[in-house]
Amino acid sequence: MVMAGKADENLLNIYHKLFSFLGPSHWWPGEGPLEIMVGAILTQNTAWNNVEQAINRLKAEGALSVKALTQVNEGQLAEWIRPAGYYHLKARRLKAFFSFFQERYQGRIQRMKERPMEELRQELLSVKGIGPETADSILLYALEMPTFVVDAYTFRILSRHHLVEEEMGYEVLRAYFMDRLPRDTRLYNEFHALLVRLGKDYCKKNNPRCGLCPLGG
DNA sequence: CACCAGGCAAGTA
DNA sequence: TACTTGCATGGT
Repeated sequence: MVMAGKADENLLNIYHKLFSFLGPSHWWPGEGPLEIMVGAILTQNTAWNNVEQAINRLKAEGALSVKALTQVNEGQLAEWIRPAGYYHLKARRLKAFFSFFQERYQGRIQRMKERPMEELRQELLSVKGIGPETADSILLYALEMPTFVVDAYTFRILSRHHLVEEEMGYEVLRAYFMDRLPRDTRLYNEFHALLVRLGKDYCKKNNPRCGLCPLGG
């Protein structure tokens, strides 16, 4: 359903509470679309600190470029990204993505930006190793397209506060946000960033009570 | 020491 | 279709 009506008051209310409490996020951490795309794959089920170490290694090796990542041997790449964990798997996934990026878009960010978002999203999802969260992270944070990123924190926070039913699938929860909020890249960017920061600091898995959580509860 | 982290795909019944 | 399992390092 494409919605043309008003934004959901409750959802915007939550957004404003979080923003007031935590302040602006300046996300994605890391500079430039290429680094963001690489980070989106490396951070799959992995703490960001580990990803930073891997990215720093790639920078030190002069390998953080489309050309280098397209040409580098998979085994070599695996060694460089070792601190990120699942490094054999992620090396394969990075190679698969950059192979797609090179062949389909000649390694040009701008070519991707010219595509309709949902079509590009489907293309990304067809790449082995790119699932819905990684695809949406690339679309939103690297390409600045208005898609909402759902992650483990989003599920946990919303269900813990009884804002949605449990057992909601990814696409349903994504639509939940996008159908109730204006299609605004900046809003989706900040909202997701705030949810992750809230999750890290106040809504941890081993801490069922949200302590100082600004949403109450 | 045990547990967790900004997923995803392949295998099983 | 609905579960389960493998993948791995580094921080708390």
